[in-house]
Amino acid sequence: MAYWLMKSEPEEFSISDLEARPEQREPWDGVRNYQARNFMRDQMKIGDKILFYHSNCDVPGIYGIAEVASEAYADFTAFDPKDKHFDPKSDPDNPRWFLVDVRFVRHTRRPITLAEMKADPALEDFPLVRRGNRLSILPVTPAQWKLIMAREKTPAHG
DNA sequence: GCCAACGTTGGC
DNA sequence: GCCAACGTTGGC
Repeated sequence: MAYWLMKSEPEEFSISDLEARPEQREPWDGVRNYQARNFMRDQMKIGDKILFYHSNCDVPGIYGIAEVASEAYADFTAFDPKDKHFDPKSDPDNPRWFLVDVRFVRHTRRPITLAEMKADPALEDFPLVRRGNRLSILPVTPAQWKLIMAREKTPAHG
């Protein structure tokens, strides 16, 4: 089983929104970056665990845990001219963009903030904390997963 | 194939 | 709101 981090702007779609969905499950649509697409299409397996990261908000950080709930399939929002993620270069016979469904697992006990992850020397190789990183889906090593999960059990302060 | 222009991401 | 970093586009 592999581990991932997936970013979402909470005003668009938060961990609480995922929790509130029917069957607590949602297609992770709108990814328009090849590297992120390739992770979903080529590497994600049902049951893989996901750190649900809130970006572009007051306190960026990890707010929940989710899991991969489907194999990859074509991102249907690319086919709909009215959708904000419409891409005329993707067509149903030869889709350019793919997605997986994700399922809610739980909220974290507290947010694991970007600031505290940046301050942790053990996480210095975690791509999330590296400057200029914009990738919305990142692989997480088992060691990194463990460190972050351990962090959740200690009080926030740094 | 190069690279400048442009749009987007996302922390601050 | 600002702006650095980065990916994509398109002219040549």
